[in-house]
Formats: sequence, structure tokens, C-alpha cells
Amino acid sequence: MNARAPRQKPASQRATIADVAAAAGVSKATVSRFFNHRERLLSPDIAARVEAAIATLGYSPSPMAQALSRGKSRLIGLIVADITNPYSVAVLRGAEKACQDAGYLVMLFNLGNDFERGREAIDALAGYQVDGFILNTLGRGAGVVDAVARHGKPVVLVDRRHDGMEADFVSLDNAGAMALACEHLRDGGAREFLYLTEPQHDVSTRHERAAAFGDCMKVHAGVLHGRVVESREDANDALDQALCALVGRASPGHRPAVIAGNAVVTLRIATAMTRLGWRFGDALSFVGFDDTEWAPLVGPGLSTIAQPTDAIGRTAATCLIERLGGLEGPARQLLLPGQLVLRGSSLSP
Amino acid sequence: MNARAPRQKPASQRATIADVAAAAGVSKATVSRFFNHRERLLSPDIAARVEAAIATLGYSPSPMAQALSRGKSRLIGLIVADITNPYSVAVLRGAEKACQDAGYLVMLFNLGNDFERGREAIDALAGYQVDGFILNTLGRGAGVVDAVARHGKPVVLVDRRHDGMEADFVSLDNAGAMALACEHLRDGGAREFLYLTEPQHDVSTRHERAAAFGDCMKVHAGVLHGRVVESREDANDALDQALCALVGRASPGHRPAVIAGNAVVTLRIATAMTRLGWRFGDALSFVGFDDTEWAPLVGPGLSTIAQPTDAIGRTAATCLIERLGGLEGPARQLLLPGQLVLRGSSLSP
DNA sequence: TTGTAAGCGTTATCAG
DNA sequence: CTGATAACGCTTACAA
Repeated sequence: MNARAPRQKPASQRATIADVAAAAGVSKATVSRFFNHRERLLSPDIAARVEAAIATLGYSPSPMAQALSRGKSRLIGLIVADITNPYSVAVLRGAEKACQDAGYLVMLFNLGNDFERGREAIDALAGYQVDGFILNTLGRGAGVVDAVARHGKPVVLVDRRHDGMEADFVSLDNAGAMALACEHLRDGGAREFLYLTEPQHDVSTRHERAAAFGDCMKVHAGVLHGRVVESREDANDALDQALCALVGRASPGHRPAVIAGNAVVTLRIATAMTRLGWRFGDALSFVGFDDTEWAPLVGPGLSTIAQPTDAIGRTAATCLIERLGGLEGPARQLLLPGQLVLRGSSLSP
Repeated sequence: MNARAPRQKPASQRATIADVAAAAGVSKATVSRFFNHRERLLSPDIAARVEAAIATLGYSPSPMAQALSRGKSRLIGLIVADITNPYSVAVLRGAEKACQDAGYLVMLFNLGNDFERGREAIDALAGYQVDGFILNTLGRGAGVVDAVARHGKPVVLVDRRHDGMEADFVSLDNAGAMALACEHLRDGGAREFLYLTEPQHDVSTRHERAAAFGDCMKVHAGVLHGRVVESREDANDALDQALCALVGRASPGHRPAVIAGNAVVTLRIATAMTRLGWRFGDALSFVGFDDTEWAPLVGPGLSTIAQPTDAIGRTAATCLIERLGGLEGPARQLLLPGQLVLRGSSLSP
């Protein structure tokens, strides 16, 4: 008996390892061993007793206590720039599946497009002892590189590189995908091209796509002509003008081509088209990045570049888990191919 | 000095409370008090020393250790049936915001539409000592009620009731929203109605909407006629037939009306319309539940019922946090109003 | 093969 | 107001 009163035990809680030990008439260590080294060092009869006690008490170890004790949590921190973005969600799903298969749980932190919160997110997740990070943000927002470095945990970057950071990187093969789109449109007779993108800022994917677009034009220099225009929210006039200018440049018999850098831009273009009274596949050919569920429903159907989102997420998770398993070596770069989905917007009538 | 070698301290880790205590020349208890009871019981000079040590070491308390010690984690478990569903995501966003404002972190578990995993999800989250649950699933899938009950933690249900469960419930006012849609369509001249829903199974929202539809028809018995049809994936023929039958029933001068139970059904109907070569707002009037970003782009624009998703999520989180704060009393029921968004599909030409 | 006890990073009780 | 010290639930040397 202790002189001091022990903190009272909250009446009916989950069974703890001590309860099991008591019930089975063994020590806590033995119960712990039952879970972690069962076969190797436990006699059958004791194992049976422990097993029975576990069953009757409905015991399962507390991951928190385990994490505290082991220093690792089997938790993976996933930070997304914007959970509203279907791309992010699709990637998330893939990653989550892979993690669960490997016995990891995903802790999600959504930045809600507030890039300054990146550091905060990392610190919060690190507090919960996540073993590693999957980051689908970065570029803007300071301190993230340091924040990650400070905790010294493995990181995988998805879709957005970050300069100062030596980390595995998983993404769509932007150059390949853009080439697919451009070649398809060229085959359809297009000579004048317009690439519409969200403001590029520091988002690596946007830069890569714009650069790839430029390269495609260069390959057919003299015959293909392209322009890149940044589309901003609420800048409808600029968008309309860019489209009109494009159509104005086109020579007869050669339908001009528009490529959208992502689904957000596609949405804006579709709105502009109704505003202008134009029809996809008629006034112009169109291909957009990101194959949304509604792409088939707009006008004659929108041709798109489908990203292997699920594979991207799964690959990212796998990468990270490999690193957690101790894999060494330089940062890897995994570029997955996109797929051209043909619909009316880019086909000849 | 201990006879036994202590487990070696991993070289450069996060600073712990002990490090801070040492640096400030005080006890761990004092450092702890600095965070939890600063003003009340800490002399200014000691507080200053602690503060300095915290700053130089970059210390912040480990939430895991806190959770272990306190028995509460400031973590909220959020279980969604399907993260792919934009409705769920929108709610998630609202809830997350409210939680963060209140100093809680959300742990997300996605069922991926595998309803049998509900129990697993709850146990996993309970393992991490979440203080309470927000559930956006249930109905199907066994054991969830017991699983929740077993842990005895507060729960808020979103959008889907569950019979055996006494818990706060937050959702769209389905009856009100349906009435809005029906009255609008009736004003537009519709007399023959078709309500298309996903298979109702045990999903309470689907039942409520179907029942509300029936009630609306009953209110104008004799003049309004309605049918409810369940639309299944890959049952295109049945859908087409239902639509044709509806149009067949309509008397001249009275455009028939179609109401879609959610965005998934809306998508199917839109596809059917192009298949049939019909045009929204022409062959029939249309209103669908859920205001998606693409609703304005389909045909003349689709009229919808916009759910206050953000408010739903926020409300759910607030509810839960109130309970965590000790609020007693019977289960509450919070029904938030929907908003009718008018577009071409339900307007007279 | 099993038990003992230290330690993971906190908080809370009790004595000064 | 401050410091020891026992818990929280678990793992893991080390001893037996």
C-alpha cells in the first residue's frame, strides 16, 4: 500500500496490458511478447492463457502508448494543399489504400489553400510522431523545407517539387502528357495553339506543363504557333479576349486548339464558351488536363488527359514505406504516364 | 549512476520537457505548469526563465504524451463513407475548420464505401484516444453502434441517422428542400413528376427524401402525380424507360418534371439525356439535389438544391465539441435549410 | 522461457 | 509557489 493515493482509475475503461496480465496470471512483459514475439519466445500453454485473457477482455494495445514507447507510430502524415481539389482527393485515396495495406494509418492535414500553414501542419503531425510525410503542397509558403528537415523524417513529394528539398518525387509525366495532347491536336489539323494555365507562381507542375507546351511548339517550329496565357479567377474579359485572338489567328481549314492546364481552367473555359456562344469541337479543338466526371457532359464531351491518380498516390505511399523500411540511396523521381481520353471537343465532326 | 545501462537516448531528437527543465534550472512540473496554469501559480521570474528555455530549445509538448497522461487527446475522429463524394469532402472541410478553431485536430478515416469497415475504423480511431466521433456513414454495416457504445465517447451523426443510436444529428432539412423543388416545378407548370434516387437501402437521407417527395405529391393530390424510381449503376435501360414513360404521361402544355436525389443520379440522368437526344428544360424540367461546380455547364444549366455543406460540417463539429465540454441533455437534431439554385433546366424558355 | 523494472514525455498529487 | 514522484499504457534490456 502506498502512502499517497494513486490517481484514481477511471471506472470502466478499455482493458490495459496490466489487466490482461493479471487475468492470465503473468507479467505485462509476457503479454507484450505475445504480440511482438509470440512464436519465438513464448511457451504454448502460457501463450494460450494470454490469448484467452485477451479474448475475454477484448484487449488491444494502445497505439499511442506503443508510439510513445517505441518512438514510431505507424502513422503517416499526409498534407494536401486543398482537399476540395478532386486531384488531391484521388491521390489521397490511392495513398491511403497502400498505407492501410502496409499497416499504416494516414493522418490528414488540409491546408485549405493557406500555404502559410505548411509549417504548422508539419509540426502538428510531427507531434503525433508520424513516421514520415507525404506532401502534396509546397512551392509557396516558407519554412516547410526547414520544418521537415528539423524533424528528420522521410518525405515524399507528390506533384509539386520543392527546390531545397532532397526527397522522392512522384508525379504525372507532364512532358509526355503535353506531347500527347499537342500531337493529337496537330493530327486534327490545328496550327494555332493556346495554352491556358492558372498563375504559375512557384508551382512546379504548372511550370513544367508550360515549358513542355513550349517545347512541343518548338519541335514543329514554323508550322505550329503557340501562346501561353495565365487565367485568373474573375478575369473573364482577358480569357474571352485570348480566345477571340486565337480564333482570329487561325487560318481557314485549320481549327485552332486550346489546352487547359487543369480542371479549374477547363471550367473557366467552358463558362467562357457559353458566354461567347461558341461550341467545343466547332469553333476550336480542346484538350484539358484532368479527366473529371463531368467532362463527358459538357458540349460534345471534352477530351482530356487522365492522370493515374490512384497509382500516383499508391506509388507515393510505397516509396515512403520503403524509406521507412530503411531504404537508402539518392532521391528518386517517379513520373507516371497520362492517358489521352478522346471525346468530341477535339475530334472532327 | 544506475547499475543498469539506461536505454540509449536517440541522439538529436525533439526537446522534451526534461530538457527544458534542466536548461531553466527548474523541475519538470514547473515547465508543465508554465503551459497549463501559467498565470495562476508561477512567479514571474521563474516563468521568464522557463519561457526563455522553451524558446531556445524550440520546445513544444508532445500531444501523444499529453494524451496518454490526460486520457484525452484533443483529437476528433471523422469517419466518411466515401472521400470521393464531394458532399463528404465539403462537410469535412467545414468540420475541420471548426475543429481547428477550437484547438482540435481531425483524424480522418475513409471507408471507401466498404461499410463493413465501420467497426474497424472506430476501433482504430479509438485506439488513438480520439475524444469523440463525427460519423458520416452508417445504416449499413454491422457493429458500428456497439463499437461506438463500447468506447463510450460522444458521437455526432451527419446526414445519416442510425436507429439504435442516441446521438446528435446534423443534416439538410430534406423535407423542406424537397418541398422547395416540388413547388418550384409545379409553379413552372409540371404535373407529372419522377423522382430518381439511388437504391435506398438503409440510408436514412434517401428514405427521407423519397418520403418527402411522396408528401409533396399528396399535398396536391389529384393534380400532381409522382413516381419514385431507383436508379442503379449500369441500369441504363431502366432509366431510359422511366424517362420515356414520364414524358409519355405528360399532357400537352405541361412539361414533366424530374428530380434527382443526388449528384450521382444527376450525372446518370445527364448521360441518359444525351443518349436520348433530349434537352434539359425542353423535353422536361429538372431539379437535382447537390449543387456541383459543373451544374452550370450541362445543357442550359441545371437547377439544383444547394446544401449548406460547410455549415453542416461546422455545426457537427460544434455539437461534438459542446458535448466534449460536458454538455448534457437529450440528443439534438439540427436540420439546416437547403437553397434552390435556379438555372435553365427548370425555367420556361 | 518468464519476471522485474526502467524508460518514453506528460500531467497531477502531495508535501514543503 | 515549487519540487518530488507516481501514474498513463506499453516496450525492452537484463536478471533469473
